[in-house]
Amino acid sequence: MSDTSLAGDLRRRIIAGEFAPGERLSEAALAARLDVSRNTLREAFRALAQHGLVEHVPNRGVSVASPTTADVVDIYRARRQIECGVLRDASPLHPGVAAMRQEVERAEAAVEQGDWATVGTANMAFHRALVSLSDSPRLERAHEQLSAELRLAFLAIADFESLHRPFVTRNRAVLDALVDEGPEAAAAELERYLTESERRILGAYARLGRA
Amino acid sequence: MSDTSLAGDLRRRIIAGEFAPGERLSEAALAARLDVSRNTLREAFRALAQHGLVEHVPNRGVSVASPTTADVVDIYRARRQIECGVLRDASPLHPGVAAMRQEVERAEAAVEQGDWATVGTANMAFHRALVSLSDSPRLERAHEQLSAELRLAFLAIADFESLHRPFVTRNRAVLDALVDEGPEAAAAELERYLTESERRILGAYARLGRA
DNA sequence: GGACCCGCATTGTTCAACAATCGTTGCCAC
DNA sequence: GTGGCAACGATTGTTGAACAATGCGGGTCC
Repeated sequence: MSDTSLAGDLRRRIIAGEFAPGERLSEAALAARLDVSRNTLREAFRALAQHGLVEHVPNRGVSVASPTTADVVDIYRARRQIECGVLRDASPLHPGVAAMRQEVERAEAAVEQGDWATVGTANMAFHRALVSLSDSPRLERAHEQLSAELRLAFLAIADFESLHRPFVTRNRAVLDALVDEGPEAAAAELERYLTESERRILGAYARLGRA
Repeated sequence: MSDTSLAGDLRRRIIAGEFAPGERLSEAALAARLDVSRNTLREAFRALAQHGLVEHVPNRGVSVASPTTADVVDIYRARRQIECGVLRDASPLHPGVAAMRQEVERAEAAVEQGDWATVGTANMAFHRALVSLSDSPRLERAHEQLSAELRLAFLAIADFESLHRPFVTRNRAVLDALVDEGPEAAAAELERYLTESERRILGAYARLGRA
């Protein structure tokens, strides 16, 4: 997915929460830890910075991105635009619908076992599959970037259960609406989903006393 | 706009057509020409690659991107999704509308003087201003990437007059529709614009016998 | 307490070298 | 002539060390 395996590796580590959002990433220290040269690491940083996963301030190094409330609001505005738009133009017969169903079922199974991390990744995979209905690599790429940033917000909040559990049934509702009632109804359902999800994150941010 | 000034510099050079689309960019040669180190240049390459401006194939270096017909189709699909969606939600009272009008007038003035390069940049600036109506940095960023790639398609075709002249009046029509008839009518007008523009590029590609 | 200055740590950039990989060229057998 | 095969050359990938440039914090002086 990423050019250098190093960038992909770092990306995975960040998304996995190995580095806290906002944490400063020292070139020398990280290069030593990953056993790569500083120059190679800097190349990877440039790639990640364009993804919005790390923030790069000239002469002050890079930190793991830490979305502010303004960022969250913007991410959801963009998500609404992309996901709802895609869904409105989507066909219920698109092969990607099977992938959506698969992720919903994976999430439902994970809920049974209280595995909230898996619930979260399945939820996000559901929306990735949703965007894949557009058959547009560029829309998928844009959405992928939004998801990565959003994941950092989830990490900052850490309460996976309250962030992800309520949305399994909502994802199921979107899927059912698409199959049974058509794209327009599904888009409306999705819009409700996104509004609710955004509200919940902002609420958690407020409780954390966060910018 | 870009982190390192070098990446921005390269970006400007590529967009200005200093390097032909598809041209291979040798690290050693370009580093010498720009009077920077190979390492620094490689960092800039990584940033540009994520923008879609250059293509990076491991062990085979980077080339200036050269959109295929499939790319053009995808770019327009994404543009339609983003631009039309933004316009539908836009208010005619948004300050960005003034910027749109300014660009339309700049394009109209350039048409008078036969300055097709300026017509082209004004047309693209019009659409950037249009997306700015969303007040969403992330949507603007995504759109900016699409524009940069599209510009490479324009460069490959080179016939600026036939690519840009017909669309000045269409941009004007979109603006007028937004102000006089509201967002929905403007979005419909914009959709016609995009369809026509896409058709014209694909036609030119076909005449060039291009992939 | 506030402004100024200096030193320290980190980033930015360069250079030279070597390993890894790709494409090509020339050779040989068939 | 054609098809594979091996060595070569060129380019990219990565490293390590060095030095310049910048930002930050501590200390001093008023």
